[in-house]
Amino acid sequence: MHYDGNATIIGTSINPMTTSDKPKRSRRSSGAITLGDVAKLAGVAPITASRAVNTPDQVSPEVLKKVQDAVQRTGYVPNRVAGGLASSRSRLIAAVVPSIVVSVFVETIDTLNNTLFESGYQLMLGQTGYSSEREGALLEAIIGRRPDGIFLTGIMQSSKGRTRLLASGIPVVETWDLTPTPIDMLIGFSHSDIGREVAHFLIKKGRKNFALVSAGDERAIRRAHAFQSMLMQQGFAKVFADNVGTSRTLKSGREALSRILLQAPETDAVFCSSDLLAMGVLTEAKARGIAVPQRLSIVGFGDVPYMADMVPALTTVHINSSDIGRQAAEFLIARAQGRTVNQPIVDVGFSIIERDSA
Amino acid sequence: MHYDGNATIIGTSINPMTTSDKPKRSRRSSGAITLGDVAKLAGVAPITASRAVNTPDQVSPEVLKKVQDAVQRTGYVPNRVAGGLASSRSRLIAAVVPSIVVSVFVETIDTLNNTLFESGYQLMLGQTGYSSEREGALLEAIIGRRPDGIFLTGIMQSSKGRTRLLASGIPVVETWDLTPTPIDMLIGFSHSDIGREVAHFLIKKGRKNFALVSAGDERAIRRAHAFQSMLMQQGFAKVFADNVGTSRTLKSGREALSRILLQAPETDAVFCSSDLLAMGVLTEAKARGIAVPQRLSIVGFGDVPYMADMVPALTTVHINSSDIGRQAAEFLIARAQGRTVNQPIVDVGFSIIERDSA
DNA sequence: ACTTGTTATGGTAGCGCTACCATTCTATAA
DNA sequence: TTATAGAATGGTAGCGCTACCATAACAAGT
Repeated sequence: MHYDGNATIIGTSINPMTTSDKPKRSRRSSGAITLGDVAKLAGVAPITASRAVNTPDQVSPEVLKKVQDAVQRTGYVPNRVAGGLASSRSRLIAAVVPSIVVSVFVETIDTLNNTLFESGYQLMLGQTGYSSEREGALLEAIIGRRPDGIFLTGIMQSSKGRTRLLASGIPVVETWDLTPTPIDMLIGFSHSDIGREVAHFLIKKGRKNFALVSAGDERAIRRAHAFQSMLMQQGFAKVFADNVGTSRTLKSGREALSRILLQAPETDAVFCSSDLLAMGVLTEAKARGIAVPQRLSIVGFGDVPYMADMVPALTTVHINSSDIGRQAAEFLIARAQGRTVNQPIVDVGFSIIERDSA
Repeated sequence: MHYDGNATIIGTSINPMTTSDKPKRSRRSSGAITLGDVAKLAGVAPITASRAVNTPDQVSPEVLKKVQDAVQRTGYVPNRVAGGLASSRSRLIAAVVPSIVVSVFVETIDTLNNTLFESGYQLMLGQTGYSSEREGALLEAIIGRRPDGIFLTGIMQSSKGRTRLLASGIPVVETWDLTPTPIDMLIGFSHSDIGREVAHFLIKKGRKNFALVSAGDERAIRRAHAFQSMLMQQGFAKVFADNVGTSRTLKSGREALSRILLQAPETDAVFCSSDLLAMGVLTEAKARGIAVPQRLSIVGFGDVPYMADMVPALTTVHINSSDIGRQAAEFLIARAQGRTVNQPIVDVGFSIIERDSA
């Protein structure tokens, strides 16, 4: 078979609009350079051009050079949509996050994205906004794109969602939590353990009257419950719990402390469901001249980078967010490449970083 | 033409593995439910099923019901990869960000993503990590996915990048900056104006000795230059410029102030290239007992949400980040749908929010 | 009656790529 | 020599969907 190998092809058959072999039904055909164009220019078959581009060591050096020249000259960019359809590997990974505005997730996503990119995968971002109603539409959108893997922040609670994910056959990593029945893979830590450990930590510090400042999300509630029941069990007075709802701002932390001081003035320790809330509590305490940690202990959650350099530095629960992102990426890539993951359930643990606020 | 309309199809021809009409070359065929399967179950042609799914008002109520039933029963999820290839509309928008860890961009991305999602578009995230070398690979990955639009944080500086984007024919929005020669659309503000306005603001406050704490990125440098030349022009002493390089942490802000106090102790005003740096400067000032704003004025940049509630509340430059994200989404959607954008270059401006630190 | 338009549906032919198999050519073993 | 393996290349047939056109059935206008 003869492949026309001279450069004059550009301008004749490269552009489908000026081609001579009349197509019966013209289709928009996007007009872009295709692998076929590159192959013609290089004087090889399309499939050979494909190999030169994707698996260069499967072709001879001369062919490789010819194809690379042709790619160079045409500015060809492979159409991964078509490739994905043909190979049923999209090289896309979808990530579901409640919200990227919540800084505690940002580091995970950042590392996930970077690790994926290094292996040639792209990240698709989906935000649920903590709304389960939106979750359905999001799942539909994600599964419809046939990603090679799905990253979930938290575990999929709704059984409908679990079923759909399972049915899709797409590898899934759930994160930021622990459950005995994950959909597939899991990288997380125990929120109950955190609640208990923080309680224990504050008891050891000699605190007597405890309060909680929590956002309304499921995981925060689980930490709070464990915190409370540990303290009850140890015979302490009822924990004053202040729920700030969906707002996770510094301001709501300040307001929360105001309420606590009003309704439970004897409080000498506060466990917050996020660092930002803790920062708010800290700010309000300072504004009121309350000595931290002498008069009031404050513990945060998340260990957002700058907490270490505040005055006083915040005592908080540290999660290795980067690690979660990296491991999740590695798991998903492994599965996308057909390898099996031996230890698909990982407890990354946590640590209480003792600084100056408690 | 007869379409086999009874339910026993499931298990016979739905699953290609158990089908009786021997395919000469078996292909993996993913095994998933396709539009064809749904069509057979519903007793209609594939194209009719497609219409029932995508443009329901183009089919009769009975057909619609039959198809919806079939979709329900099979759990069919349309393959958007195939659809995208056929229609050359991927319903994907790519966003290029230096880093999502930098909180000032997060709000824009958040709003962009939410606005896109409401119109059925999905966001693909790419991070350059402020590295222009990585930018090339990222552009290749993005263009290869044939997104319906590209969102850029900042303007595309490299002419190679500009050429590739232009050649791709994909709608592009550049943001967070102003240039007379955008690739396509532009939503931003003038960094030089900000530098000048902040200088002016601090002069009016009666400050005499100025310092800069800046990260090394191009836009921060532009603000810094304008700040400096405005002050020079007004006859003030040379501005002490402290460059913190790529680190944008609270800690580097603290360290920067330490250096400033050592090398330019008479400094009474600091303009920082980000709120986090400003927070660091503020923290260090408090730790040293320096009165803010009496002895030292501090101005940040970005107006990250919680800056208003710190003590003292940070005076900073506010950018309407959400607005940038929303408008960008609207522009890109409009273009993706073939509409034209009348005012494709928008200056969203900025404002100096005067609070307690200056 | 006949044209014309409208609505609902179907057939066909790709979109641009890769999986799978076939073929050719050369190098090595028997 | 012939068998046999291996490396390089090509042909073909889809992946699952939609654009485009064709057709059929019927309503309404002249």
